[in-house]
Amino acid sequence: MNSMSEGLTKRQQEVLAFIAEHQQVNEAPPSLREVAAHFGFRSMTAAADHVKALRRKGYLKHRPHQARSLRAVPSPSIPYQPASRARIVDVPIYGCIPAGFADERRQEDVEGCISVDVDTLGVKPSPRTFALEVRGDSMIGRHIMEGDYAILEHGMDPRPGDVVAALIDNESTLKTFVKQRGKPCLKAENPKYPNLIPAQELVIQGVMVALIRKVR
Amino acid sequence: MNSMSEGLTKRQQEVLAFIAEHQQVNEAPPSLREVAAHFGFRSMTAAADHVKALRRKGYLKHRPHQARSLRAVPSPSIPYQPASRARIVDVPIYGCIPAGFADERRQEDVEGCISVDVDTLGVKPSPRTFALEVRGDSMIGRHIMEGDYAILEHGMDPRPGDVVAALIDNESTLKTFVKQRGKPCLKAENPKYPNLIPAQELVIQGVMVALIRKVR
DNA sequence: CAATATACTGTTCAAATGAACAGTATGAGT
DNA sequence: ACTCATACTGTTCATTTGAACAGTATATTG
Repeated sequence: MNSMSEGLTKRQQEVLAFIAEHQQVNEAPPSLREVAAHFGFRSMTAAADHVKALRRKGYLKHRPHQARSLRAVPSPSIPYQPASRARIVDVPIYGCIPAGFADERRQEDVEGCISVDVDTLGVKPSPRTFALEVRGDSMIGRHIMEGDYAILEHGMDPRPGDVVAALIDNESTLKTFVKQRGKPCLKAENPKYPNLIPAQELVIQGVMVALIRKVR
Repeated sequence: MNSMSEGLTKRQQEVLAFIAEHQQVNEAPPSLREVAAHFGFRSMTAAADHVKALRRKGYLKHRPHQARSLRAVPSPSIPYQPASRARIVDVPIYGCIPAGFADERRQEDVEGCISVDVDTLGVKPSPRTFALEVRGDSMIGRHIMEGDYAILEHGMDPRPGDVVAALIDNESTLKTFVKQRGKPCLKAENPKYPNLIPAQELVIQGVMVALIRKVR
């Protein structure tokens, strides 16, 4: 009977996309008349019918008799859909991370927050995730620029080639983790900084899992 | 005169908190009657008056004559402010964007979604925002690597130096937008690709506003 | 004291809005 | 041929809802 129980027609996709988009752009879902107006329907029943079909198929929810209560149900096929809140973590941006990391994360050091989607970045949400604003060009060889935000995970085991944050001269600095003759070392990715530092002397604060760059 | 121009009375704080909370819990702001009912007001004018005061003081916004359009304005001074409503949008990732961009966004071309926090990236959520997975190393001079996700805004006016996506050989490609003797041109940021293409022959599909890189 | 902001009651109006009813037309499936 | 989902037009109804008007009472301030 329900040959289309899962699939959506092109028109239904359009309507669903408009509703989800409207919700994002206008910060409120559209009324049925607004849906009709957007598509040029001269009857709001047309919009109501589509909404009804989308509800039946599970793509929309609403509260009966309540204005602007349409809600797109989470589904990977809908762009502009508000991501479910569980997936989003607010990652604190530290200017510099003092030695005793996990024990004593002081709010004074937090310079702001970055919200990231853990699915997008492929990280598991954890309180050990943090961000660092990149200073200097010591990692330019890995195409990490000044002003970039590095998302790091504390407590991960670094593998050779990973970018890590280490506390050097009381500043958190990004380096590449390498093994030199079996010994773990840190090196900068810029010929200007040829130093190779034995890692065991340092505290590795986190392994970079993602990078975010704002442009313009 | 306006001795309270910034501060809120206890009652106003309560009302504001209820509205912000209702927005979170019920996924929609309350109507004036719901506000009145919650506080036991026998008249909705009481609720309307409070909302009016909160609007005047800049803590609330609304769209006149629109149902459930109350919005708490982000403000650090509000003790309540649950999760400060970071605005996350799912941006579609296009493998390649065919010529008629805005007209025909086909779902078939969407390869997935990236969730970004618009506040973090400093972009406004718009249906014209999209993401592109970077292919090749033609923009390595700008430290954009293969596999990076470029977040682009369609319809922006590119300024010289901006990274833009253009449709070349039926593929969306990133280039730097420059002006050569007054003429807009596109150039790759890699000595291997010395081409300089006059921009007027091409469709510029978007201006890069942010970059996301997954590591590991 | 007068003016003003707060904090309400009680009522009314009109616009915004969801929902329903009665149709028309098309195409797919049985 | 018959049913059913889709995709609409056109209309009407009832509710929801924002907004306004007319009051009352208290506290604050110049």
